[in-house]
Formats: sequence, structure tokens, C-alpha cells
Amino acid sequence: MKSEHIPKATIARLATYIQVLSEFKREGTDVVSSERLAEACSVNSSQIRKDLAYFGEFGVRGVGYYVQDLITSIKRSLGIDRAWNCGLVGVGNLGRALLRHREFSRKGFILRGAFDCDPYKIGEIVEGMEIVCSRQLPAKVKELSLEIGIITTPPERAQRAANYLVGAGIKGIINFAPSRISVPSHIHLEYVDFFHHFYAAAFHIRFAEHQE
Amino acid sequence: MKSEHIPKATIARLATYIQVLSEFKREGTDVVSSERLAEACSVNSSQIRKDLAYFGEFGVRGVGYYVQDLITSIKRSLGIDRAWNCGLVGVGNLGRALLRHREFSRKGFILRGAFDCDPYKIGEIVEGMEIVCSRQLPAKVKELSLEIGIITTPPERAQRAANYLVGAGIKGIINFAPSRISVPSHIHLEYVDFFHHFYAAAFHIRFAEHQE
DNA sequence: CTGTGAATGTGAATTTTGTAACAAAACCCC
DNA sequence: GGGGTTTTGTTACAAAATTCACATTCACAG
Ligand SMILES: NC(=O)c1ccc[n+]([C@@H]2O[C@H](COP(=O)([O-])OP(=O)(O)OC[C@H]3O[C@@H](n4cnc5c(N)ncnc54)[C@H](O)[C@@H]3O)[C@@H](O)[C@H]2O)c1
Ligand SMILES: NC(=O)c1ccc[n+]([C@@H]2O[C@H](COP(=O)([O-])OP(=O)(O)OC[C@H]3O[C@@H](n4cnc5c(N)ncnc54)[C@H](O)[C@@H]3O)[C@@H](O)[C@H]2O)c1
Repeated sequence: MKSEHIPKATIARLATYIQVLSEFKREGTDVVSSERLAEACSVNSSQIRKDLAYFGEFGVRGVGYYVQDLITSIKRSLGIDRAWNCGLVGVGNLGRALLRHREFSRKGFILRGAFDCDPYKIGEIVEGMEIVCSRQLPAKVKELSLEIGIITTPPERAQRAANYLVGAGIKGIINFAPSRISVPSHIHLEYVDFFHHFYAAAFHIRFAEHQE
Repeated sequence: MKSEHIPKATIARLATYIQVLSEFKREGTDVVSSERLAEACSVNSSQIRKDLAYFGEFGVRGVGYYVQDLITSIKRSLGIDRAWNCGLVGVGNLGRALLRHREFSRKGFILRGAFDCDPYKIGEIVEGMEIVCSRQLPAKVKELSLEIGIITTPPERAQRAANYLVGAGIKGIINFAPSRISVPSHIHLEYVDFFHHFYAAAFHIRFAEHQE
């Protein structure tokens, strides 16, 4: 099929598919049907086939999908069949947890630069990486070919951090701070806010209680 | 209006509205129109009115919404006008970052219990809280009236952690580990996976490059 | 080499979500 | 205190996403 606009929800689901397929692979399963994958992901099986159809034909009719092949295909479709260099701005509690998280490099997102404005933190080594002054962002973005910026500063500093990143020529920003920021339209911006998961939990739990 | 089923997307947007409204409040703005709020949240203004209509009537025609009142109303609608006691299982890098995060208690999610199975960690104090053996979960869930469980163990341990939590009588689970788990249908389960934001960024950046 | 069974890929039907349009309501000014 | 203005709440409409249904394709057996 190969279409233009891919729904946000499809991208999120593809991430789940990769996760579950990797588990299948670890278990030694070589081939999987959309039906079985669907069950493991708690989605509809035609949903899976439709999601995949945006990018091409990856299955074999009458057989199913070859697990390893499908993982590779999805990764290529998403553009994560290569490494992405990332820079992290704001090395506090969350920033440190992210820098120490092995999964990033395993998934192809290499944290190559760590930036902070606190003179006490600059020069410190975290996970083999030296914390650098945020003023050096423009130089470092070029030097390290950083493409994605991760903002883990306090919310009131997020806009400034974004400005630095944009000025330095970054291509996309993932903002973990709970504040809205503005960037030029050619910069891809993602907000990470997991409080809405807590809100959803609270809402549904209370609603369920209210039912009985 | 007061309807039954609320879209997931609505819950996520309500979280954004609260965030932006809080900023307005800090700036001293008392009244805001759906138009102005919409702009700040990058959504359509009828979207906002529709989202709110699921829960009731909170505005004043010809005037707009009183900022503080609206915050209160949304919070009540979501069920976060009271405190929720949470227990965290797996005090590693991420678990620690969460335990140290002030925003949780500010938003009404009180982290009251921290559990781990590593004997070297049990007894340690993090943010004034003692790390307790996960075997004590059932006792502690009752003692502390825990309602929401947070899983921050390695992925292969997530199911076991979930089993403990469910057995202990928890009502909802937020799973930060990248693995699917199964729980009885009366338990509300949310997955937190911020890699899909990275995937989306990678995908869109590469797509934009491919365009030119 | 043809028939059978299985599971994909896809167009059509359905459901859900989002947007536009407007009548009803509240405020304000004269 | 009535008319004009503004902005909500809601209905009607459009778009998008999901699910259904099935023709199509492939593997394999006989
Ligand atoms: N800690 C968590 O678990 C958690 C969870 C969700 C969201 N967040 C959000 O992530 C952000 C960081 O949280 P945290 O707990 O790590 O906070 P923190 O205070 O521990 O860390 C913030 C860091 O940013 C640095 N900083 C401030 N201004 C900067 C600037 N202009 N340029 C570069 N660095 C700057 C500070 O020096 C500090 O090291 C916050 O916005 C928080 O709301 C945190
Ligand atoms: N670190 C991050 O930034 C980050 C980001 C996203 C997701 N995650 C996910 O969050 C989880 C935790 O990550 P982390 O970096 O903190 O790992 P970690 O290894 O630092 O911490 C895991 C902790 O869980 C404990 N644990 C293991 N089995 C347990 C059990 N059965 N009961 C109770 N405790 C148990 C371990 O003793 C350890 O303290 C992982 O699944 C990871 O993929 C981490």
C-alpha cells in the first residue's frame, strides 16, 4: 500500500509490535500469525495487518510473518534501522536515570552529549560521559552530529533549552518537562507526560467504584 | 452532557489543559476563553468545549472559563481532587528518579511504599522512605491503603511484580517496564512507554529528509 | 501438477473522533 | 431594563480510525 500520512496511534502500536515480537523471538518462535500477535498485543488482528500495510507487504499468505524479518521490516519502516545521536539537556534526577538506561543505545538512540547549566555539575562524569555547559551546545551538536534533543530541565527552563537546541541545528526535540514550548515548524516536537496515565488510572478506578 | 465512555485522548488532553491553566493562573490570568486556551494547547477550541462537555458545564457564556474554577472542575472530573496512595516496585534508576520527583505528591499521587527484592537495597532510605521487601506487599498494601502500583522492575520481572500487586489487592497498575503483562480485568492497567516518542521523532525526521 | 487449507492484504462498512456551525445564555452599555 | 456582543454548550456534519469480510496468494499434500 505505502501511504503518506501515518496515524500517531499506528506508530505507538508498531513500537508494541516490536516489543512483543522480540519476546517471541527470545522464546524461539520463528513464525507468527497476525491473530496470535494481535492477542499478545491486545489489539484486533486486522489492525495489525492494516498498520503494516502502510509500509509494505511483509507477510506470507497462508503462513504468517517471519518474526525476525518482521522486526527488521518494522524497524526499517520507522527509520530505526540506524543509530540516532541524541543530546540530553538538564542532568537532574530524570536526566541521570535516562543516561544510565542501557535500552537507549540498544534501541539505536545513542546519548552522546549531556548538558547542564549548573557549574557544580559541569565536568562531572555520568556513565562515562562528561557533563558539558549548555552554552557549548552549538559546537557540540555539530561535533557529535546530534539530531535529537532531550529536554529534562525544570519546566520553566524548557523553552530556553529548546531555543538553544534549535539554534544549534537539532532536528527533533523530546520534552520531558511539563510545559508547552514553541519551536519552528520544521522541528519535530514530542511531549512526554506520563501523568496522564496516572490520571487515567485514577479516573477509571473511581468510575468503577462509582458503578457498583 | 455527562456521558459514559470517555475517549483516552480526552483524558490526555485534560491533563494538558490543567498544565496550561496552571500556567495561566501563575501569570495572574483569571478568565480564559476556549479560544485562547486552545491556542496555548495547540488544539481546536471546539475540541476543548467538547472534552469538557463529557463532564458537565463549567463555563459562563459570553465570558469564558474562570481559570481556578476550571482547574478544580477538571480535577474533580478526573478523580484527582483527592490523594491516591501509590506503591512502587523496583527501586532502580528509574524508581529512584520517580521517588525523588516532587510533582507526584503535588499532583495528588502519594508514593507511600517502595519495594524491592534485592537484599542489599532492603532497609535503605530513599527520600525518607524505607525500601521494603516485596514479600511484604500484601501487608503493606493494606496498612498503607495503597491503590495504585507502579512497576519499575526489569521487564522479565514485571509479571511477577504485577502478580504480587494484584494478590495484595491493588486497584490499578502503571507499568514502566517494556513488557506486556496480564492482570484480571477488574484491575486497571496502563503501559508507560516513551520509546514510541523517540520512534515517532526518528520517523518524522527521516520522512522530512526524504521529502526534499 | 492440481486441489485444499490457511492467513494475508485490502476495499467496504462501521464506529469513533474531531470540526464547524449556530442557537441559547450571560454580561455590559446606554 | 432592552439590545448588542460575546462565548459557551450542543447539534449536525466531516474526517479518520477501526473492524469486517472476502478475494487473493502461498505452502504443501496427495
Ligand atoms: N524526576 C522524575 O521522575 C520526573 C518525571 C517526569 C517528569 N519530570 C520532569 O523532568 C524535568 C527534570 O526533572 P528532575 O527531577 O530531573 O529535576 P532536577 O531539578 O533534578 O534536574 C533539573 C536539571 O536541569 C538543570 N538545568 C536547569 N536549567 C537548565 C538550563 N537552562 N540548561 C541546562 N540545564 C538546566 C539543572 O541544573 C538540573 O540539573 C522536570 O521538568 C520534571 O518535571 C521528572
Ligand atoms: N532507567 C530509565 O530511564 C528507564 C526508562 C524507561 C523505562 N525503564 C524501564 O524501567 C525498568 C527499571 O529500569 P531501571 O533502569 O530502574 O532498572 P534497574 O535495574 O536500575 O532497577 C530495577 C530494580 O528492580 C528490582 N527488582 C527486580 N526484580 C524485582 C522483583 N521481582 N520485585 C521487586 N523488585 C525487583 C531490582 O532489584 C532493581 O532495584 C526497566 O524495565 C526499564 O526498562 C527505565
